[in-house]
Amino acid sequence: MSDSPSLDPVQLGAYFDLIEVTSLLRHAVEQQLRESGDLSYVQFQLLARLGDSPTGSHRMTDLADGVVYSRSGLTYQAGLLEKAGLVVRAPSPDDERSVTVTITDAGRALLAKVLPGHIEVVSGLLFEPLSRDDVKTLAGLLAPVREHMRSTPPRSAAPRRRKDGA
Amino acid sequence: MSDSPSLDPVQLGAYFDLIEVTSLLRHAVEQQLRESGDLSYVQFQLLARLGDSPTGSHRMTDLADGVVYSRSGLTYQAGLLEKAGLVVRAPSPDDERSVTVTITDAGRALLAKVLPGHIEVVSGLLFEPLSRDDVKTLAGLLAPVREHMRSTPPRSAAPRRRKDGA
DNA sequence: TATTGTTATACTCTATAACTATA
DNA sequence: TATAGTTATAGAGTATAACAATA
Repeated sequence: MSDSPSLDPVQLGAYFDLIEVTSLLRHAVEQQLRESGDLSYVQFQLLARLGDSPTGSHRMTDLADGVVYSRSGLTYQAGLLEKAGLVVRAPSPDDERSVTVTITDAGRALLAKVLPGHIEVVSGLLFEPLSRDDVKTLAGLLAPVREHMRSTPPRSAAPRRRKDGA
Repeated sequence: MSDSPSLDPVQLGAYFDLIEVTSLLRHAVEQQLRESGDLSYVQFQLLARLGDSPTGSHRMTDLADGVVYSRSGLTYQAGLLEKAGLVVRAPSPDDERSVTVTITDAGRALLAKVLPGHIEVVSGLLFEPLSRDDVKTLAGLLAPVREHMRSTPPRSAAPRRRKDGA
């Protein structure tokens, strides 16, 4: 019973706007990705992540780390991407338990095809009303929040109520 | 007419952080809502919206407006909420075509039960690393973006490219 | 034993189209 | 004809648990 938690109006407004903005943005982006490349947002994220890598590869576990999913969900998505010829899976050389996912040329090509429209949507929807300084400020605010969330263990979703004792 | 669209590093960082932050936040919030009230986020949003209304009611169409969904999706969710006794549906008095959704006492009770934990998660995850001024700044940045998105027609998701017709 | 990944399965959610009824 | 909502249905996505293989 420490703090009767509540949000002041400013916090509430920021929270609601954050949810609405990203919800609308995500919706628009998903539509664009689906139309221009038949990709879901998650699939795009996975491809983009692989494309960013110098080797074009990542282990399954590393991929999962960024996209929050369950392992089975990642396996499902990786399976779809592989079936579409956009990635290849192979056992990792150093650790036989691991699977290394690698983006194919077709994957890179699709990424390149989809990216301009993606950027266009983000640019036109998210950044249009923001000045360069605004964006800098926004980035400066979000970065520490991201760090905080990353370092906060997921079970803290229900911090005061542990189920397994404690 | 392509303006060879691209995002500068600052924009890219802001965009990625925005996606990651809200993704993590949403995940945490959904978990809390599910555990404490067996509600999905959408259902919570609908309940909260009804709870905020002075009458405790909204027409289906008005509800849909805020939650972006297809009408059938809203019907589905409203059906679930009604089956759980959290809302009631009745034909609107003034327009026989419309349906008025009203939150029940049980709905309000559930809302009250779930809200503290919800706020706790948002507070601890999103606002913890932000000062009061930071939040004010964030709200000030997001509000115009929200307005811009609201006023931008959805089909603009792919503005320059009609179909896939290159 | 712990970790990595897959499979099977069940469930939730969303979208499309056809349909009813009111305006 | 246009609007409000429902239904049927199909598909995508996600999570859990059991499983196999390697460390």
